[in-house]
Amino acid sequence: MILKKGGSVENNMNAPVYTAASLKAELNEKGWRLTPQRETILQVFQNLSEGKHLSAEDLYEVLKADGEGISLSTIYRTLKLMARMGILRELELAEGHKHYELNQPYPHHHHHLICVRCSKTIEFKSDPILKIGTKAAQKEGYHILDCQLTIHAVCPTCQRALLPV
Amino acid sequence: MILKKGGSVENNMNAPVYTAASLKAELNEKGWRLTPQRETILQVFQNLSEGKHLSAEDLYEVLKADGEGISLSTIYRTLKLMARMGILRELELAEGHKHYELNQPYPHHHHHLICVRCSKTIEFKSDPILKIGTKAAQKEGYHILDCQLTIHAVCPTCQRALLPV
DNA sequence: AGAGTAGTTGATGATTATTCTCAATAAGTG
DNA sequence: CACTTATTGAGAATAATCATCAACTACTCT
Repeated sequence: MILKKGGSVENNMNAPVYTAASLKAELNEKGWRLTPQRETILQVFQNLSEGKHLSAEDLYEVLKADGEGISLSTIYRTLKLMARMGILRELELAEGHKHYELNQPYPHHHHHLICVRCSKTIEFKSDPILKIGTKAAQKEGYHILDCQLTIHAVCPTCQRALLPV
Repeated sequence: MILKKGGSVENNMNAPVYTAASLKAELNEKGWRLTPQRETILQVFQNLSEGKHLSAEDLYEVLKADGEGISLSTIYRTLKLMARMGILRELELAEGHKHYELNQPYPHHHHHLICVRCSKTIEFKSDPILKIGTKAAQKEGYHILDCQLTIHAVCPTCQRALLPV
C-alpha cells in the first residue's frame, strides 16, 4: 500500500475525501489534535480499493508491513474516534470483530449482503435507502453519521452445502 | 422472510408467530431437537413487548428471576442458533454486546436509529427498504434471514451536550 | 520562536463477552 | 423400550477491546 503523505485531495474515483488539512480542522474544532498516526491511518483507508475493509488487527499488520508501526492501542482509539466523527463506517461483517471502511458519500455509498454461514459479503447500492434513512434521522432531529442496510442471509453455496447451522 | 412455518398461530397483535410445534418441526427437519430450554427462550421473546430486546446476560437474568434457570452456555448457543434460523434478529445497538429480538415479518418489521454517544435507539418502519433488501438478496440467490437498516447518528440531547466523542 | 497546557501515544495489564471442552443427560427414531 | 446422538451445564479458555499511566508532542498564547 502506498501511503501518500501531506495534502491529498481527490482519489482516483473522483470522490471528495478528507485531506490532512480538513481532518486537522475538524479535530481542532473540538480541541483535539492531528497526529501523524491519525493522518497515516486515514490515508490507509483512502488508498484502500473499493469493497475492501480492515479490522483493527488488519490495519495493525498493514502499518507494520509499511514500516509505519502504530500501536494497537492507538489503532483501536483512532478507529473508534473516526467512526464517531463519521469518517469511517463500522461494519459487522463476520463474527467476532469489526471491520472499518471509509464512509463515502452518495455515489459510492453502499450496503452489505452477508452470508451468516461463510461470511461471504456482497456490496450493493441504493439511493432510495440512503434517502429514507436520512429523512428518518432528520425527522427525529438526529445528526446522521452513517446509514447502512445489512442483510443477513445464506449464500447459494452454503444453501447447497446443507451444513449444520 | 421465513417466519410463517407449519402450524403457526396468531398472537394478540395479529402477527404470525412460532409455536412449540412449528419450532420443533423446523428443528427436526435438520436433525436437531426441541428442548424445554429452546422452547422457553422462544417464549420469552414472544412475550416481550414491541421495542424491547435482550442481551444474552439480560435473558439469563430474566430466566433466573422466573425460576427457569438456563445456563449461560445454552443461552449463547440458542441465541446464535435462532438467529441463524431467522427466528431472532441480532442487533448491534450499543458497544460491547449484542441484543436480540424476535424477527417479525412485514407489518412489525422495523429498523433502528441509534445515537452513537448515548445509545438511545428509535425504531422506524419502512416498506420500501424491506422490498429493496429482499430484491437485492434474491438477485444474488441468497436466502434472506434478516434485513435491517442501521443508522448511526447523534441524538438531539447529545448534540447539545457538546461532549467529547 | 519558546513555554506551557493538555491531548495523545505506546506498553502492558485488565475486562468481558463469547466460545470451547467434556461428561452427564435426554430427545427423537425404529 | 432401547439406542443413537444432539444438547445441556459448569468451568476453563479465547480473543477482541478497553483502561491505566508515564513519556511525549501538537497546539495555543505570549
